[in-house]
Formats: sequence, C-alpha cells, structure tokens
Amino acid sequence: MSVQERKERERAGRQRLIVATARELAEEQGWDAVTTRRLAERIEYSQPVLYSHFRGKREIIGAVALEGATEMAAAVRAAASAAATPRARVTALALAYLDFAERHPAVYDAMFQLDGGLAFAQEDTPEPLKDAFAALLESLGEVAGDGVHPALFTEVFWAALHGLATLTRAGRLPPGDAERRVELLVDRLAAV
Amino acid sequence: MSVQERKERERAGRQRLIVATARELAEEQGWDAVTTRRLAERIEYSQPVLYSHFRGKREIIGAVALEGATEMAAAVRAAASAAATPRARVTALALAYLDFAERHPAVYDAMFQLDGGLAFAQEDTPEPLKDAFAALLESLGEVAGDGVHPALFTEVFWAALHGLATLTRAGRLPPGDAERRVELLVDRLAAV
DNA sequence: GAGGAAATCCTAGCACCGCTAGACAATCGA
DNA sequence: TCGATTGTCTAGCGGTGCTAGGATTTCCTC
Repeated sequence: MSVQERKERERAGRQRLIVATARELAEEQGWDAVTTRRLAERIEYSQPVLYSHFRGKREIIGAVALEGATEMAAAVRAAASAAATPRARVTALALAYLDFAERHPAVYDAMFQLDGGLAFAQEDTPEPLKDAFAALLESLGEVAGDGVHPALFTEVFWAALHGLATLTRAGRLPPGDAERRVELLVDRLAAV
Repeated sequence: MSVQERKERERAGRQRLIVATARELAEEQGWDAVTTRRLAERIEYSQPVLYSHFRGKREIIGAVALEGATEMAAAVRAAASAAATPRARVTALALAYLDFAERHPAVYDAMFQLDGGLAFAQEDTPEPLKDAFAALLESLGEVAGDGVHPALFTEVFWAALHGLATLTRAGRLPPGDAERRVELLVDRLAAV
C-alpha cells in the first residue's frame, strides 16, 4: 500500500499548498483577488483541481480561518504566559489579539468577517475555534469578577476586542489611540 | 422652469425608489441577492438607469448606509431620552443599538460591514454618520468618568456594541444571554 | 513488458456578476 | 412642425464560481 500512501501524502501536500496560496494571495491583494482562476494558476493546476479538495471557495476560506485560529490561540497564550499578574495578562492578551488582527487582516477576515461555512458556539464547532476561545477564557476568566460567569465575561471582552479590531481596520475609528483604548477597556472591564 | 423642476422631482423620486428597493431586497434575501439586474427589474427600469443615479453598486450601498445612520441616531436618541438617569440612558442606548442591528441586519451591514465607499472619522465624513456618532456621544459622554476623553470612551463602548452585534448575528456568540452581556458591559464600562 | 482498468486532470462551457458603448425613442424649445 | 437634446434600452464586454465530459496518465494484472 506504499503507492496509495504516497498518493495521499501528495494530495495532502497539494491541499496545504492551496490553503497557503489562498492565504498568501489574500494577504497580498485582499480576498476579492482570490478567485478560483488566479488561485489555480498560482498552484499551477487547473480550476477543477480545487474542487477535488474543497466543496468551493467558501471551504477554502474556512480552511484559512482554522489555520488562523490555531495561530491566534498560540499568539494569545504566548503573550499571556509572559505576563506576571492577571491584569498584565489581560492587557498582553488584548494587545496580542489586536496585533494579530492588524498583522494578518486577511486571516482575520476569514475567521470573522467572511463566510467560511464554519459553525460557531455549537457542538460541531471545529476544534481550533473552540481552542482559540479557550485561550481567551484562560486569561480572561481570571478577571471576570465575583458572580460573573467566566464564559460570559470572555464573550463580552472578546466582542469588544473584535469591535476595536474591525472598526479600526475599516477606518471607522481614528488610528493611533489604539493603546489608550485598550488601556481603558482593560481598566474598566477587568475586575482586579 | 417648471418642466425642469418636475423632471428633477421625478429623478429624485426614482433615486429614492432605487435606495428603498435595494434596502428591501437586501433585508429580504441578503446583500448577495442585490444584483444590478434584479434591482433594475424590481424598479422596472433597465440596468443602465442605476448608473445614471449612482457610480456603481457601492454607492447604492452607501446610500442605504446613510439612511440607516439617520434612523439609528434617531432610535438611539429616542431610547436615551426616555430614561431618567445617566446609567439608565446608557443601558437603553445599548439595547436600542443592538435592537436596531438585529432588526435591520442588511442596513447594519451596509453601514459597518460592507464597503459603501464612505469616509469615516474624517472631515469629509457625511453628516448622518457624524450625527450617529454624536448621538452615542451624548449619552455615553456622561459616563466616561474623570480624566477619560468622552470621544475615546464612546469609541470603546461603541466598539463593544459593534462586536456584540456582529458576533451575535454571525452565530459566533450563543443567542440568548444578550441582555446579560449588555448588563455586564454597562456595569463595568460606565463610570457612575 | 503489454493491456485494460482506474484514477487523475484539463478543456470548454454554463449562468451569473458589475458595468458600458452605442443605437433608438421620447421630449423639449424654437 | 421640426431639429436638438435628453432619456432609455438593447446588446455585449470581461470577469466570477462552478461543473460536465473527454483525454491522459498511472496503476495493477497477466
């Protein structure tokens, strides 16, 4: 069965290539530029090949989103673990979150703005998404305060971060001042 | 010049019809269903007529967004004015905001998710957008707290509301619990 | 190694999109 | 009533996501 194994490896490699290329193209020129034709050309295969790996463009976006969730979880955990106090952890987490959104806008879009066909907040939610939320919960749960459900607190804090990230990037909020906004957010929301 | 005036009235009427129809179609079937062909068919004109009123689809979205901003400002002000204390005003404002987003998802998308070609947070920002922000500022500025710039506070609070609105509607947050989230948000963020 | 089966891939095309050029018809002022 | 202007439509451009069907390569068996 060595032949079949090799084929599977090659298939898996090509699948990774598709996702990586889609992400690359999206970061370079935005998701609008990620058309099935351009994507196919970049990976040096014809269009239909994409459809032998994914149901459609939506699923490709979803794959990028899952990759992004894994990375974001790691980034958030790394930032939090480098801080000593609960409050410092929350600040570090918030900055890491916004930094991730700013440095990987296309991935962030895939995760939260575009339709990647992913289920959220349900049983069949993919593991990376659950884990990204868990990464937030680990640090934010510490400062939820008495009588406040940690998950609920995490949701609210996360929503605030998400709002800041999207509104800032869409030009809805004046740039600069980002750190002051984070400071205010942490000061008020975190119960320390 | 009566003839010309009549023509201008008719033109303005048709322009309103276009915007209203686009909004209607978007609320019914989502913005993806708002194609220039379908829109033209609904208003019973041919496609090119749309382009004699708007530069393109983006501008039509922008027009819907401006309409929405005006309505949202009114809704927020109405809710706030019906409350007695600063804290109650903030709660009422938050609920009104989220209610608007939930009841007019397509309009909310036009305002904040889609590209309507509108400038934000700049001098040439259209008046309705400025006014919508002003409506938030009126009530939120009251509870910014000492040493916190009212505009900055409003931005943060607004971002939190926006995050809640979008994440909830996109299925990223479990439904229900919405009021508890608002309660938490107001409790912590508002300095009373 | 040769031949047939199976897996793989590509060419070509569908229906739709936003947008526009240019022909046509209605409306206007003289 | 006529010519000019304005308004509108038909037809079509290049692009999109996606797919059917044929060609080609690859594999296993004899």
